[in-house]
Amino acid sequence: MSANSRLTIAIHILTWMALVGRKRPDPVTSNRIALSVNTNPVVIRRILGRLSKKGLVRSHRGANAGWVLAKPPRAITLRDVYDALGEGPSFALHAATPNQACPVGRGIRPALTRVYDSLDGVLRTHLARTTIEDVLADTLRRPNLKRT
Amino acid sequence: MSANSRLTIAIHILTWMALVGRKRPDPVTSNRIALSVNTNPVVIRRILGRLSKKGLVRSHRGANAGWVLAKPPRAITLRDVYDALGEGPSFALHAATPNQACPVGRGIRPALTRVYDSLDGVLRTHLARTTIEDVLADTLRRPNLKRT
DNA sequence: TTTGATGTAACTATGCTTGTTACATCGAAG
DNA sequence: CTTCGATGTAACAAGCATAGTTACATCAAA
Repeated sequence: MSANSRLTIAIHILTWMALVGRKRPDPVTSNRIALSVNTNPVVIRRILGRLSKKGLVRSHRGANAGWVLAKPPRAITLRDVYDALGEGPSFALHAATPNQACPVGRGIRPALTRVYDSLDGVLRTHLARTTIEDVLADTLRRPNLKRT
Repeated sequence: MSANSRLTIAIHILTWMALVGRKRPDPVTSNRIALSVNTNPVVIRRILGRLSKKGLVRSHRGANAGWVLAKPPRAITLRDVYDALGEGPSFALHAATPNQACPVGRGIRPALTRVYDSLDGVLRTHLARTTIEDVLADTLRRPNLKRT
């Protein structure tokens, strides 16, 4: 395990907002969200800021400030969330430039870039098939079940 | 950029071994490989150790020691390499356990685990379609071409 | 004008990654 | 059976990313 948890936090935030939004359409504060995620409100706001730039949520200021979903949960796919975070690819190229005097050292980076770009495409296509509404439904599915 | 480069290094190693193995089937040392990758031989040996445990390469000791591919390059897929490295999933769950008193906090982890496991499956299926031989061919494809 | 939350900068603790040194172990060659 | 070069692994350091935290300027509705 080494990857970051920003996608997880982002999906958690949106899923929570989708659930709360079912009852009341009022803005929710980063503080309340942080209570569910169990982290600092600033961490929540940092991620909401990115989601906001991509039009997935909107922020309100002044009295009764907070955040609201900019679209219905069924119109937000995990690919939208992934793209909004703007993370790089899952696999890094060499830390140091490989030996350019070697045919493999010279050609491997373009070749691997193609492989990794293709992977990212597959990943995003797959993520596009699940919406926040789907995640919410799956999240609520087993509230009281215990596995033996 | 935050991910590690171990998959890149591993593919580089195997691709280089495939190229060298075309001429001579002799074992190659981690030192020579490190010259192409441009890193320390210990980094190479660490990764070769993992590949060895999964039967992708074999090591020889004593005089004329070194490493050889255990299979022809066309029989080694990138999925084999990925699995041999035994890396965790690309996306981490929450650093801190979410609030279990909240329905979303309680159910989100299993839901996301399913999403991430499914993603990993798609990823590995896609990786299985490319072999070391493919990567080598693509690596050697454009030896002298310059892009404008 | 007051008030409460946003939005962001700055700093810290922690952990992962990569590079490096060191060294015990091995096994074929001579 | 000794030599010799490479494996295999432990241990440590530097650099970097992540997540958490404090602080504070900014904003807008009441």
